[in-house]
Amino acid sequence: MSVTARDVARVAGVSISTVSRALAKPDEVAPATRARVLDTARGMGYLPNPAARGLITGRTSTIGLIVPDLENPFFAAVTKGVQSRARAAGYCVIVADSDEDPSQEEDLARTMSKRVDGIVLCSPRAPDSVIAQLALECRLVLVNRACGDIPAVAINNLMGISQAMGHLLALGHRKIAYVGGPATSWSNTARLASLQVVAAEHPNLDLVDLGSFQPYVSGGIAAADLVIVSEATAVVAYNDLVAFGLLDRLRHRGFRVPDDISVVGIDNIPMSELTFPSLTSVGIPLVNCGRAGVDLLLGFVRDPSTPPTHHHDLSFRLVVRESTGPVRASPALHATA
Amino acid sequence: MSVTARDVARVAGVSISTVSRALAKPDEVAPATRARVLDTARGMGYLPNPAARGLITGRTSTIGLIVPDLENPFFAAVTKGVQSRARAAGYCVIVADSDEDPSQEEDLARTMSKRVDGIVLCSPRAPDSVIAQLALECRLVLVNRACGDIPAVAINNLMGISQAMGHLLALGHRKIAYVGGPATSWSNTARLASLQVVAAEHPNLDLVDLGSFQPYVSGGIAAADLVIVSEATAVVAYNDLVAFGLLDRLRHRGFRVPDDISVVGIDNIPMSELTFPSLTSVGIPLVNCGRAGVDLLLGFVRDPSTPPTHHHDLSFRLVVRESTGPVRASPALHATA
DNA sequence: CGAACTACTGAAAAGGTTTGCATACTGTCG
DNA sequence: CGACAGTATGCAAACCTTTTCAGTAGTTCG
Repeated sequence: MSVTARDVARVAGVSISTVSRALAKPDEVAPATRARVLDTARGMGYLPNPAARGLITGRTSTIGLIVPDLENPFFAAVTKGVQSRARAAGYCVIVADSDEDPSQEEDLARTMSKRVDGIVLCSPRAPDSVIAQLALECRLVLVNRACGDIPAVAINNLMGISQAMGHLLALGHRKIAYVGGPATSWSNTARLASLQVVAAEHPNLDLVDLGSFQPYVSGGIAAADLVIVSEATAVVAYNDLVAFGLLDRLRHRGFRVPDDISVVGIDNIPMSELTFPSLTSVGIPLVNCGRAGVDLLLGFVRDPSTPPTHHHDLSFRLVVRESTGPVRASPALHATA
Repeated sequence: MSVTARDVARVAGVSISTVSRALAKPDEVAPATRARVLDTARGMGYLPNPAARGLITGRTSTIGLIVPDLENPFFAAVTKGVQSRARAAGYCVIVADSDEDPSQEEDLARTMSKRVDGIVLCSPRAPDSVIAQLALECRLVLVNRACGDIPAVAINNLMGISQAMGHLLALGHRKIAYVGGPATSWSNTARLASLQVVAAEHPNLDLVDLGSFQPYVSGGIAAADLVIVSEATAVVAYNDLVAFGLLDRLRHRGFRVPDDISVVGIDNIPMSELTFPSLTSVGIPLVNCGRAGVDLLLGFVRDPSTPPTHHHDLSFRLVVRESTGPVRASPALHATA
């Protein structure tokens, strides 16, 4: 069926060990022999059997990635970063989608734990206790979540949020609403906390927390009417998708953005450039987050003595587009209702 | 380190073989023994080593998926479908992103071929000869591409295109442009061919092929000015992203959609509901395509005697939104330039 | 009561690679 | 010229599971 090291050894006239060494330890074998073995192997299309290798070395050259939703552009970007960096390092990536279900994260991690050298867990929804337990069972790196001493690529939400709030304050906004994401989401907690930090620094700023919504367009649509009632002149959304929902519903309710209400998203996904009006958003280097996660994990895999590192990726940038503008002299119109 | 079958056997007071059988062949072991082994295994947190199992069975319980671009919503949807179906069947998924580079597809397939039981190759850009060669080396299923006798989930482009063209014809459009995707793309070829079939059936319809563009928003932006010059009253884009680019550039050039030009996309990605104007698009059941691909592959893996099947997923639907409207009595205005 | 079955269980081989250890050989230095 | 250092290669064990084959004990039937 498949060509094995034994076949190559026979053809090249050497032992199996020499074949193995010729491929893995170039300097432990005579140059002439090495060349002959390599040629033979290439000629026969020999590829080492990863299962056999993994059985003895205990390494799989594969890493796992668990994300809540592959169709969410946020996670698609992280996945892309993870995938490209892993490939460059000679690793395959087993991807799993938890469908935003915390209990699935645990199952998925256990299922893949034996097939991978480590797992990148992105934005897990599960409680700290579960994550901590998982970290005992397998090599784990977190992205967009902090939990005890587990190595993590953390997004410094405060920095991005500060920029966004500074922008809105400069435009004269004093009553600003926040449309939150899932209550169990670490980034939602972090973002809300960041907003409150900023609010505490500006006594005349009124921050209105509108509660938790689905992190999808539908969540924004659901929240839009609350925004209107709150009489806030600007709204920060949990992410761009939610902001899109807000834009859509506000338009259908007859409110103009940014004339009546300014809208700010977070993530700066590619699509935010193309809505009407285009969306002001806080950009996060998502692909880099994925890359950083892999780097952290592989450093850990290669040298288990490496102390757990926390990596904070700081390169935010607020991208101002059409959805934010100066506050109106008079309060927002109640165009309808 | 890790708990093996030997450990479980020792604790449960049975042989390794019995442990193996208790887990895999429930009826070949006495109920009492079975219960004892299972309890012990669970208690000790035993999980069979996939490498050792794979080494002897030759199966990995893992499938591969290769897509051109994970960040493209089209492929994100397919990936989601593949992932969920595979998981339900007890398989892991190794995902790889070829970055739209045909030569990488080949490398990726070879790299993962030994680690998976089969590969789902989605919208490959590589030439038929390469695909055919790959199919000889590993179990292969195609999605959104046809190539010889290789099992494939094919999208019947003609059906969707016909619906879209029927819609435009009904609105009075007689000069319709097509903004194509990559020349090497099978679906681009299929879509263009479908358009020509429809055009052949309507002698008074003037089809203008504007050539190949990047399958991204940037491609649409690049093509928009050609659309204007062509004096077509409607344009069909290779996919929704390209259509978004068209909407954006047309607006900036001062053209109104659909008053001056109607725009139709293909794929009906979630975002097409949220652009302004929202996009009329031909929907493809992408998640189902992914699922169907896995079904095809697993049927094949489980029973290699299964004759290669071609699966055509037909459930298209044209979703009409705001970007298409009746043709103007007078030719499109030349708002600028 | 013995023989033939059945139903379970255990021993052992196989699967393909890596790697520690032993061996054979080449060349060098005393 | 002999011994030794060093290098290149082969042998064999180990990794952990599955699966075939054989064996044991218990049961049933003649």
